[in-house]
Amino acid sequence: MRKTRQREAILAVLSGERRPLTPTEIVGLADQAVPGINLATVYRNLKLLAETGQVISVECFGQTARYEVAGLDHHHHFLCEDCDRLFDLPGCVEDFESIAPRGFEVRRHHVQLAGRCDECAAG
Amino acid sequence: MRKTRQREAILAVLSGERRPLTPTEIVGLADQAVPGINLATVYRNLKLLAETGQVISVECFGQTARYEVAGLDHHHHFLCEDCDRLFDLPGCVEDFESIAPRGFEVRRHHVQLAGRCDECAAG
DNA sequence: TTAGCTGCAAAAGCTTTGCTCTGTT
DNA sequence: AACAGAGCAAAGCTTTTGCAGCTAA
Repeated sequence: MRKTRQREAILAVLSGERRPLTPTEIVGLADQAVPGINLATVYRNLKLLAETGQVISVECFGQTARYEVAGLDHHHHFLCEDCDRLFDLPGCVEDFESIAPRGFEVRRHHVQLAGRCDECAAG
Repeated sequence: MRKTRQREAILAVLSGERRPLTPTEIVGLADQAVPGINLATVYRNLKLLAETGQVISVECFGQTARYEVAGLDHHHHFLCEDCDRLFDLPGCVEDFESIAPRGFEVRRHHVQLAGRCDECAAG
């Protein structure tokens, strides 16, 4: 895996922002560092970086997948329905297994809150 | 809103199955009652039925939206990673608001468990 | 009769892929 | 010099839309 300006820019953008970003958001932000960076390049890199464990793909309810840097503690997300930004939430509620029927094997859980972020609520 | 064979079939399929279905699953099942039913018709009807509150759109993490009949109690879903079916879960864990940062307005929450359903786990 | 609805086909939006050229190593 | 990777354009999918004919009311 080579070190390219495009890949560096993508990682820099993901590290710089504190929230999961869509490929389109990423290409817009990375374009400042690497003018003309291509959306296909971003998709290919995100896939590769996800496979090598450097970024995490964040699936959203009813929305395009977003990506964030790997290595964060277990956490969930908050979608602002006004500005459409996705935020990290610090903790986790537990005891999800308890609501699964007998015989079901729970391997993973996804939680997403939605509403208005502090900025939009204040505005 | 007229009563058409196609619309009846879609509602019948949704009532008959006990889990949220994708438009493609629906067109496959409804085709038995209305041969040749078109996918666009299914999409249009689902949209209309959702707007009039007769069906509920179920957003899934990283998957196509599915639909289920309206009027069910508040509940969440379980995705089987083996057979790719989505199941209803009876209850709900509460206290999601507690993990949102100060200033964030929580309006909705989504929970989805994933793993193996009882049939796949037994098989 | 007539306005809503269906089917078909084309369009639209997001993601992936083929190909050629570039640039890292 | 090799070959991973970038850019571009085309292809694939899912979902939406335009249109002409059909059909419930």
